[in-house]
Amino acid sequence: MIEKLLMKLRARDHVGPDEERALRGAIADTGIAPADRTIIRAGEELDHCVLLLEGLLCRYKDLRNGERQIMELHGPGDFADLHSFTLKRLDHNVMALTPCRLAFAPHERLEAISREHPHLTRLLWFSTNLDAAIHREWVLSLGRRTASARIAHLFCELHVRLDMVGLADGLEYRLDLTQADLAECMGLTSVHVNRTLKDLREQGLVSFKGGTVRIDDLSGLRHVAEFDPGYLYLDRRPR
Amino acid sequence: MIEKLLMKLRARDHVGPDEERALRGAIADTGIAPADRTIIRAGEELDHCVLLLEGLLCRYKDLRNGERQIMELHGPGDFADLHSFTLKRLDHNVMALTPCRLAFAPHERLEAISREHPHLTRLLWFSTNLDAAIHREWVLSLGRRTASARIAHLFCELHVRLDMVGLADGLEYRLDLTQADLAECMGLTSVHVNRTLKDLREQGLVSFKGGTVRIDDLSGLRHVAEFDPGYLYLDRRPR
DNA sequence: CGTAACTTTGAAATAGCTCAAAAATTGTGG
DNA sequence: CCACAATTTTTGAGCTATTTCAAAGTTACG
Repeated sequence: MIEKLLMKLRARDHVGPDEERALRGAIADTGIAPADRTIIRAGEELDHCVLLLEGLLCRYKDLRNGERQIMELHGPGDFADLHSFTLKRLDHNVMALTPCRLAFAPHERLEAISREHPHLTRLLWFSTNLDAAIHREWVLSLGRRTASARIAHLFCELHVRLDMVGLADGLEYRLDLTQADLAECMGLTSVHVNRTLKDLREQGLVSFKGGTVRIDDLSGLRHVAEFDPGYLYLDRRPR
Repeated sequence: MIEKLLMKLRARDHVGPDEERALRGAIADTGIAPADRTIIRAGEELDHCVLLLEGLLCRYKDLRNGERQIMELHGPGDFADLHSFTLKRLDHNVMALTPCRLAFAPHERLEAISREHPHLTRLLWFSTNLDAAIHREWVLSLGRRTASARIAHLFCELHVRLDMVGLADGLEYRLDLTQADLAECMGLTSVHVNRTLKDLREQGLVSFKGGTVRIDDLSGLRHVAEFDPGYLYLDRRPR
């Protein structure tokens, strides 16, 4: 069940059998969420974390006028809100973008881990720091990259993140988003996303059609995006 | 020396005398940095964390064309890179914006804390999650807020963050930045920052002059910014 | 197989950018 | 404490990336 989570952790550090057991033991329950369901609302008191097993989910905030900004996308093996363990409530909402399978880890069990497994605790801490690194890269995208670089960068990021849990087929991967969702990720209009996708396609870099991304020129795409995977901390190193 | 750090932690949770002692013991050394010095470069191997004692410092990344995006501002009592404890290298640079006094906490001492003080560890973990929450709010600003709302929001954020360590004098605080620095925070041009500041001033909301921010209409400013301090997790609650 | 959701395109509007130069402020050496 | 050099702020004028509004295609699916 937590296989994809383990794949992600093990891409970064060693996870011992006792630690694996502790992690499995942290899951109390599982559940599902239909597409478009907001599963966690900003501000509500939380006593468990949500691990995504299957599907696509996002963190977002809305503005008064109804405009929405997505701050991160999550795929299988990601915690939707591991940070709620220390924060106890979120500053943002979490929504299923596709039908999702979820697992729940009560905070009390994570607290037991934090008492008994310092190394595993640091690894979980690392995971939340990785989310922050992704946020920073998005800050750079939204602040300084052009529309095409932003979208190119997002496609590069997701390619790496999905590939590491076996969800990319070479240069192609499933990404069940609408162009409007993409717009909400990248601080753009869906109209402009549409035109920008056309650009990227005509330049022979990527195409996004029917919910799948096909990268036609990986190094070209990475170049326009100025994509450097360093911020995803993929090299395994002792921590 | 770590008084301001303690103020910040205690605004969120109880810190016991043993924990305070452990924290003081984590500091091995202190140092200074002149204005405009990059003190940590992306990618370099790190074996200690930097706590800011005095001054102003930022996290930033550059693009190929030389454009820069600042991702967070830090004041006294903030760790510049507590996340380097789990990440071991940073995905961004850290630069002193004014002359700074710094304290250094070797990772090995933090690791000892993570073995011996689970509650304090969770509190440090919390601090890095708070940085992520600030990143998310910036993602929202850069993605969806107008120039004036962005700048208004930044001034609101800094007002709260500086006030909690006694660095605000009512509605006024020192902020030793140029308009160009502000532009690099908010994904704008310094020219546009200049015009936007004029707007905000003429609307009677804030003025920024000679490195000090004076808020003339706090609720008005918060309204245009859609500022809700929830993301700063200021309410003290057991964790 | 009809209807809702999504994508695509066009045309006009605008927020924010660029380039350029003047005015104000700040810091520094003498 | 002055003078001048450097930095920062301010303003103008034209430009462009992205938005807005609107409508026509296309796709998916109940």
